[in-house]
Amino acid sequence: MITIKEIAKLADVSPTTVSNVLHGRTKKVSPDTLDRVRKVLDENNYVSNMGAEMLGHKRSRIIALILAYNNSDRKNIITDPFVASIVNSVETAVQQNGFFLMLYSNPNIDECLKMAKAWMVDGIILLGAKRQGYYRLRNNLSTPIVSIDTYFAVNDTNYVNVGLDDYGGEKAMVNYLINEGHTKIGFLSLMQFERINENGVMYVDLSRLEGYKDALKEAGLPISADWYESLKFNQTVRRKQWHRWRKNDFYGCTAICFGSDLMALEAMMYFEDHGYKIPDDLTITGFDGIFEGDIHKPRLTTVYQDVNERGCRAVTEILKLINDPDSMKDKNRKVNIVMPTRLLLKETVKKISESN
Amino acid sequence: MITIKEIAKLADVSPTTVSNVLHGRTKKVSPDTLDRVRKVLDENNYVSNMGAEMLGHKRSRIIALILAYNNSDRKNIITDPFVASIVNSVETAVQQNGFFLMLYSNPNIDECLKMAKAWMVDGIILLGAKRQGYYRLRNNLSTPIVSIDTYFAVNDTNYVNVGLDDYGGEKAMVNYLINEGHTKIGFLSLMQFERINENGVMYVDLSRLEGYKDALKEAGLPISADWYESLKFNQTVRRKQWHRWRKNDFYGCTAICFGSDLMALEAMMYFEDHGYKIPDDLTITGFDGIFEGDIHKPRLTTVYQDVNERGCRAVTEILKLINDPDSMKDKNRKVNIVMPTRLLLKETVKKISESN
DNA sequence: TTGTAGGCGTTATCAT
DNA sequence: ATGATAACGCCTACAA
Repeated sequence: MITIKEIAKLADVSPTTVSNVLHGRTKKVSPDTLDRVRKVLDENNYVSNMGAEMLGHKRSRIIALILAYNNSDRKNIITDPFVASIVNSVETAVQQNGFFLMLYSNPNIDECLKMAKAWMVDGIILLGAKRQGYYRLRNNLSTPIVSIDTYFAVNDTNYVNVGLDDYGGEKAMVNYLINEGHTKIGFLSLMQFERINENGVMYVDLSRLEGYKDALKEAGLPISADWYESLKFNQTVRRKQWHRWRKNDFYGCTAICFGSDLMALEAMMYFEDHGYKIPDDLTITGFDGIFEGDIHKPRLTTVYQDVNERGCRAVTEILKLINDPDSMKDKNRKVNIVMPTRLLLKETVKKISESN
Repeated sequence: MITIKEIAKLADVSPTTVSNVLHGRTKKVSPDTLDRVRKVLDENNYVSNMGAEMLGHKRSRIIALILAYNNSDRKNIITDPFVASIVNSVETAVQQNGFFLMLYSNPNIDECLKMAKAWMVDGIILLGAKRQGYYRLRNNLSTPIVSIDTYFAVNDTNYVNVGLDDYGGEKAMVNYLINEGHTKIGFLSLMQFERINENGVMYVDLSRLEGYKDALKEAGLPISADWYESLKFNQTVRRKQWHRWRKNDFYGCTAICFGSDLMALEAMMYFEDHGYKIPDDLTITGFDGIFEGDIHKPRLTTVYQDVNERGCRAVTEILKLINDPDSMKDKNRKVNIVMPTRLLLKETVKKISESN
């Protein structure tokens, strides 16, 4: 709580000199003054008051990690392994770069806006927002914003997003299943496909669905409309979906791909509870590669993404923007980073012999 | 970015009046001025500059959630389901009460100190710290601090901790196993017991160990020194521990209790990989009640704690301290909240008939 | 090399 | 009921 003024008095110099010492402008200070001031600073554990710095600089050294997930969809969003992992890696990277992390979970973008203004945050990492949300922030703020997993329209510009090869990942998985002899394959995912495709924009789960469809198409295999479906966010309602699939013998599918590991695991538990053996009776795959997939026996075959690296990358990108203010001026710029996925082959896929 | 001064000009009043309106001091403002100012504030989306507020008030409305876990022990600590759950509930409660959350993970207490000073945080919720760490913060800061899961010495005062009935929870579990016919029971936990008991202070896992021991003692059952052991933090090293237990037929144990669900699940996977059937060949129990226990088949029987409620309680306690500055003055005060646990009986415990 | 002064946005005190 | 002013802590010109 000691101030520069007090330090100055103790060291018998002016506040300016202390400030110069603090900022390493050693050429402006005589060697012995330097030593004296440094000693006093040290002895008194001087820490700069960030409030005052904010006022002076109009910046805060705060990076906000905003979780804008729709509340009704995702309560306790931070307990989601994917989100927790992002929070973890972002926190680490932010701190390593000398910034502070403000964590703010709110689906109301206007509230997020207020928070960002009030704290003059230097950058925003935005998770769980749609492009409309991104632009609402973008248009009301001069702060750099990097989104994770937001899908933009083809003609959108003026954004930075750290995305994932959702399409390619799922396609690779389905290709793999086809290679293993599966021809009737289902796809189940959390997102509500029907209300998703307004103005031609993709979304994470929709993109995975497209990968699934294209893999089958390109292999010349037919797809039944029964085979892909959006899962409900309410677990109780989902149980009815699992039930229906079971009662209908999985609509003839020998394999079901899930849009996320959590859904795959939940379904797997349900089917096993009802006497099915995985993968003997049904092949199941997930998406994400969270460690929970390795807790189940058999271990979940899945599409892996390096969440840690994505969080780090988001921070890297935000720092670039912060350090190069000009980058914010070009309204035609768009940076869409597509991180790779890879198949994680474990124990939930059955190889079907040709004779079947 | 609009300031009080600008608002004042637009509304044709003085900054003081605007400030009065903002703070609901309606009695000091005439009704029509009130309306006019409110309208201007609204139209311009006025947001208070927190930096300036910090300077004025000497408070920030920031609550820091500090994760002081030893780095070598716990990398990626936020991905731990328990920690993620605390972060989630604390973030929610902090925001609901009009505060902001700064998330800061650093085992170096002096760095935490700096951060708290720089931001003039109004309160600190401290996770993963030992009592020494707590007091180091406490003695260098006038800020309220509430710890979660820190164990204090009997004579310690001047602290607020949101603890858990670790002892009673594990004891209840072992009693339950005894009731189910088990007499030879093991206990494995992450903490390193040997370096834990300096100056007579308990720790989370040690306390669970004590519960285990006392349950057996009180039932008149013997305990072999082979039966309880601390697990290593390195997973590769732990595999050797699982291996040894397996090779030694679990030292005769029919049941093993684990100090955490994660360890129980990891061990269970290992043993199952080597052909053991749970619970037929071995009974296993965990501690915490994280959802991951329900992902494994058989589902993990465990000691449940309501992590969400603990996070909320920590925030409640910190708010009490913030709102009642006098509470910080009584150096003899100590508040040690012990949250209850309850057994979550699932599928990993085998009932042993009398005839065995 | 060192010191002084004014500004950042808000609040609280004291006048009017 | 409303307004002027100083203070909070730091920074950057500018002055000495």
